[in-house]
Amino acid sequence: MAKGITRERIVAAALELLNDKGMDALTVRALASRLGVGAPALYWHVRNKQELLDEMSTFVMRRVIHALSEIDPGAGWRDAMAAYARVLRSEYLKHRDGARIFSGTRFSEPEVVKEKEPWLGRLAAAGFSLAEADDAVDLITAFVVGFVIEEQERNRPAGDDPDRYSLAERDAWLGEGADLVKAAGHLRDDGDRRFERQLGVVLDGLAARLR
Amino acid sequence: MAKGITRERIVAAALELLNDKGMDALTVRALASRLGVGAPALYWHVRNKQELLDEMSTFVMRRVIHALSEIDPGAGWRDAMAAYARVLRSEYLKHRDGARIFSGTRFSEPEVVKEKEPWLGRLAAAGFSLAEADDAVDLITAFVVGFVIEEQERNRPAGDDPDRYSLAERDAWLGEGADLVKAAGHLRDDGDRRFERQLGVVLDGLAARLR
DNA sequence: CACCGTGCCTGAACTTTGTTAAGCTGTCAA
DNA sequence: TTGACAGCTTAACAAAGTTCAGGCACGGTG
Repeated sequence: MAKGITRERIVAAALELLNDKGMDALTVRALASRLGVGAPALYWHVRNKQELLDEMSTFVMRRVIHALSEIDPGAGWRDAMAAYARVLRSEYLKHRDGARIFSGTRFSEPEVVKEKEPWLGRLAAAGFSLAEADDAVDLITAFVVGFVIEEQERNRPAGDDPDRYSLAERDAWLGEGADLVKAAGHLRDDGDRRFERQLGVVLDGLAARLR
Repeated sequence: MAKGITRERIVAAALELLNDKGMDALTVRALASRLGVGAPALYWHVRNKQELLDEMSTFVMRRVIHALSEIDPGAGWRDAMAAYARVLRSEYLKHRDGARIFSGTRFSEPEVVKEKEPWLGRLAAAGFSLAEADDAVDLITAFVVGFVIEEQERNRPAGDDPDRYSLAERDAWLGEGADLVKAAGHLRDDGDRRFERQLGVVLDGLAARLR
């Protein structure tokens, strides 16, 4: 492993390690060893582990912001909000437990918070009141966070989880009754489609505010 | 502290400790000391700390289930779903970082999963397809989880967070431009009202599926 | 009554983790 | 050459989860 540690390389390696081994294995020593240095070396570049975690969050959210900047400025409010939701989900999905770990990141720089401006503008231009627009952005965010947390929880390499078994096994596990729950289990399709459908519902709800 | 530790008393004390001092302070030794015993004593009742955390999750979700059972069985789908959302939020709010910690709990008992049945039934009776009903429950859940995570994150006793300052300070911190962001900040009201409004949007979106 | 097993807890100790202190090594400027 | 600083090392500590052997009290059994 090439020497010459930087803050950026540390963060990148930490995100790799998180994906490889999970949150519990993201230890200072393991991270240092992956970078070919001793554990205390990291403390030259980072104050403590919490700052490292914050830096990781910031990195992820910066990518979100960047991806958002590439969305067509001329898009209508509905397409724009859908694009925002997809970007957020896709960036969370890139990291193990990404939604749980990186959601609710507090931003320390004004420029990041200001990114909200064009979105509010778009919604206002479409006829939403400012309060409604603010609600809309928060609502989409909340939906994505909640959706992906559930999604990533479900895809975990878990132990005795009935969801991971076959449908027949799940039905047996459920026992008598609960016919609708069983049938719903059989109907359940992949995450992308479920996401799009539920996102559509939320957007419809927002659209209803326009009249 | 009266002796005679039980699994239930341990879980109760753990939830108290979580609220008092936060997740980081929820240590095996601190918990044991609060119960008037030595740390290893807990290992007689609980396999390890992870099992303790799981037990706490289960306890919280059991309370949710119980509160749900008291919802009027004759309620229409919209009132019923709203009640579900409010119960879930209210139970999460009872515990510090409740949404982040207790969301996505995996249930090991079929009876708990079967609780979904009457909800699917209500939605189906109202005219939703089974797939739509399943989506609806998941969507409401995701929304509440995401909303409360944000809500509890924001109410944290934090350090240099601009949201906690006055609006004037926040405006100054934001600097030039971002007029809509500033104005939205001034419009922002309390969590209960924001929750009800955004919940209404989601329910409207679901209602749109009925025609 | 003595015995003994079993349930529940203590005391000491081990391991892993975050973190700090002190010191080595190179590079570059004066 | 000398010194200062950046960037790392090794050694070490405290706190955390966890284990293990033992002890104390209780109940039932002979």
